[in-house]
Amino acid sequence: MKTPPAQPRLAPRHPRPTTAGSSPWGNAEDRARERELKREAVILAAARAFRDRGYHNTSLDDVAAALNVTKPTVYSYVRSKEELLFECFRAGVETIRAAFLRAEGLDASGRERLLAVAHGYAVAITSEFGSCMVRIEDQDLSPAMSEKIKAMKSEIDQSLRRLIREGVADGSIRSCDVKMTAFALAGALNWIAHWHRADDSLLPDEIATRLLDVFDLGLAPRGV
Amino acid sequence: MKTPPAQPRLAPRHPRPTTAGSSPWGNAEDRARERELKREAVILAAARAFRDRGYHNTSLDDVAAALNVTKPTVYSYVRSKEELLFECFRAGVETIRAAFLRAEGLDASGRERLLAVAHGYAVAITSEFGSCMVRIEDQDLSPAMSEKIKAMKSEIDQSLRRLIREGVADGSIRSCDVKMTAFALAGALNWIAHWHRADDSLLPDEIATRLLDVFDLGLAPRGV
DNA sequence: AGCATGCCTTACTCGCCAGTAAACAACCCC
DNA sequence: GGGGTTGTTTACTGGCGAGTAAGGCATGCT
Repeated sequence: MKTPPAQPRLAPRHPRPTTAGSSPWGNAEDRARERELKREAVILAAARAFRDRGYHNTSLDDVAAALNVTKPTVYSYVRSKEELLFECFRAGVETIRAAFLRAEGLDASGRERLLAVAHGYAVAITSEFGSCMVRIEDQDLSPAMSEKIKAMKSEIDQSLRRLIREGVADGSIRSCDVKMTAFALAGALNWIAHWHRADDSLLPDEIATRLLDVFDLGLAPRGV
Repeated sequence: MKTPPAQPRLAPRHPRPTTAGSSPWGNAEDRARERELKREAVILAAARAFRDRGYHNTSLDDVAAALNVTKPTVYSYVRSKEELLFECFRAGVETIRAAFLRAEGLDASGRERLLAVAHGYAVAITSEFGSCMVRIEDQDLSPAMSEKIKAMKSEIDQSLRRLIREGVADGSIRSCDVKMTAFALAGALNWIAHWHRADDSLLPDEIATRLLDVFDLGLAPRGV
């Protein structure tokens, strides 16, 4: 069975540019933006495929097919399959980093900030990029990429630990083994990627709240 | 670089049988046991390789090389790479099931039994089979195997939930969302496989205790 | 001795898939 | 309407690795 030759494309070949003028740079700009949009679409399609079928069970032909294009087209937006995986990872980390930035600006106790971060973290994991990111094993990447990824993971881990320490310092978190507590929290959060389905009956927000309930009470000082 | 031809084998070709007699069945028996031992060695070597390098990055040539044999030898003990993966999974589940059986016989509150199970679970995850088991994605298996594995995972999940419900019923666990709490606990435990190294400074027992500390307090009724 | 039986080896096949070469089509400006 | 540019296609290559065929070598039985 062959692919029918006239299928809808990723986007119409050269859609009407948004800046209606016919100025030369206008078009160059538009093309650059267009290209960037397509690149993002490729990365998103890859993330979905990696999440659904796993990195190794996904060929770039699959990714291309999901976008109604062919493999060499995909290669015109990314250098390699590995780069594609890395971009998925980066996008996932970005959403989590955003959760940290949001919560760290809060004027609240360490525990409250920690739980706010965890909440955003949980929601991020339910997204395409989040769940794809969690599944990535650094053994699948070249040493160079592997180092980069480990560094990013470590950054998140350290931020979690810092928040816990701050909570202990301000008395909003009882004294505990900081490292192990961070691992427990990260594990509970990351694991969401392994059971959550897009058609889950609970909204990401509700999931986060109920999941974090144990931690809320488990971290609070006694008698609070 | 070629493998030197005269390397030590998985075991000496035909080591002195344990039952010293020369009776005909004695030898047949010994051979069967020998074969079983070798099969287990193959599975263990595979588990280590899968854990260290990942399923897809491990060829059966690698597994064979780790045992100083060649690939067809491996194939004389297992039918396929998939079967090998499945056996690793089964071995992992077995150790966890054992933890359940041990704890369910205990004469203690629901919370205490839950934490005893979780403790055994955590220790199991630090073993070769445990960590290998956690990393297995069912997308890597044929539909038939995938179903079996999902069933076993589900059995563990249901047992956890049952223990939590029993704890709530006997008052040793505060009321909570049972499903989400089970997921949080399982996540924290399974995630151990992603950060634990064999040369960790903490013993598995200590890891379990410190990791479960949050859950201990987070599950207890208020004011206890 | 000589046949049978397991076990393990060397030496393949065959399919899949990452990555590439080269042609082809649309658009743009002159 | 030709020449450059950009985006996409068809049609390949090359390697890796799962799985197999067939032979060899030790042991053990008669």
